[in-house]
Amino acid sequence: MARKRFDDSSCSVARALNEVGDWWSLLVVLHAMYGTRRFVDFQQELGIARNILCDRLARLVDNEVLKKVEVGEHGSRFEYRLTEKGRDLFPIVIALRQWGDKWNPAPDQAPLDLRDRETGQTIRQVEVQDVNGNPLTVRDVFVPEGETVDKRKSAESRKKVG
Amino acid sequence: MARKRFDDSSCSVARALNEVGDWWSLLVVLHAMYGTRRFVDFQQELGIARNILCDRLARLVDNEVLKKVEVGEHGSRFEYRLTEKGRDLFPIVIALRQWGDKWNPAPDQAPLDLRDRETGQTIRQVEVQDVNGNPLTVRDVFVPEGETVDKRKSAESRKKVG
DNA sequence: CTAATCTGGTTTCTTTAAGCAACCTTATTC
DNA sequence: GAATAAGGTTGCTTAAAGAAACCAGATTAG
Repeated sequence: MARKRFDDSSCSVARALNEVGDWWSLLVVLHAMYGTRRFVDFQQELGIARNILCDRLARLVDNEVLKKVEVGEHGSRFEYRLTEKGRDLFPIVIALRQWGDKWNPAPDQAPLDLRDRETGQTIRQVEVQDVNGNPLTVRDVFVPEGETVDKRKSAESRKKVG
Repeated sequence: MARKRFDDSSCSVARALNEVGDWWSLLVVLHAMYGTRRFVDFQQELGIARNILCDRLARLVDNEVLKKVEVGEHGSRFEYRLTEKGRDLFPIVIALRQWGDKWNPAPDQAPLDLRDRETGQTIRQVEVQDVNGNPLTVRDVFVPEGETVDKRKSAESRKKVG
C-alpha cells in the first residue's frame, strides 16, 4: 500500500492519525474501553486477521496507547490495557460514535446510550466549547495570526478557519 | 490491501470509520475546515497522490461530508465544501488535534491555539461531559443493561465500560 | 503421563489499495 | 496559437490487509 507515514509532519492531526488513524487501531481502542483485554477477545469481537491484530497491538503498545501486562501466574497470558494516553482518546471515540449515530444510524440499533455512573443520566453530545462552556461551530473560531497550519503553501489561505 | 468495509456493521464507530476513518479523509476534512476548497490546493497541502485525492473526494461527496460546487463562470472549475455533516466532524478533528498536541507535541510547533471569534479567548479541551457539563472519563460511565456493543460474543464482557 | 485444548503468536500466500508519473481535456492567459 | 492551469484518468509498482496454516508453551482432561 505504500502508505505514507507522517511522523515528521508538522501537523499534529497527522501525527495523531499516524498512531490511531488506521482502520483497526481506533476500533481496538474502542473495544479496550468496553473492557476487552485479551488477544483472542479482540480477535473475535473485531473479526480482524490475527497477524494484523498482532501488528496493531504492538504498534499501540509502542505508541503507549496500550500497555501489555503479564497476567496469569506463569507468564504466557497477557492483557492489553489502556494507558492514560489511551484513555485520553475517550472524547474522540465517543464523538465518532455520536457522529455515526447521528448521520448513519443503524436501523436496527439504538444509538449509544452512555450514562454517568453517578447520576445515571445520559451524557452530553461532545462539542467544542468556549471558555464558558458554550458550543462553538467551525465558523465561530479562528486561528490567531502567526499560526501556521501545515506546510509549503502560501500563508494566506491558512488564517481562515471556517 | 483487501480492507474490510463495515457498512453493514452494527457498530456505529465502525460505520463512521468507514466514511472518514482512513488516513486521508480526515485530513481532507481538516483542511476543508481550514478553508481549502480546490483540488490542487488539497493536493499540494496534503502531498497526496492525485488519484487517491480523486477517490477520497468522490467518496466524501458520496457520503455527503463534502459537496462539489461548480464555480467559475463556465464550469470546469469546482470547489469542495463541507456539508453540515462534514462540519459536524469539527469536535472529532479538534479532539484529535488536541490529543496529538498533548501526547505527541512537535518540538518546533506550538499547540493549536484556536480562539472564539466573539471573545478572542482560547477554546476549551474537548471532553465528554455529564448533563451539567462536568467532565467524565471512561471510568465514569456505563452502558445500561440491554445495550449491545458489537457482535457474536457473550454478553458479559460488554456491560462494562472502562 | 499423554492427549487435547487454550493462548498468543508467526509464516506464507493472495488480493487490493496506495504512491508515482505520465497523459488528457477543457478553459483561460499571453 | 502556444502555453498554462484545473481537474481528472490510466497504467505500473510496491506494500499492506486478509485468510489460513502452523507453532510453542502452559493448562486441563482423562
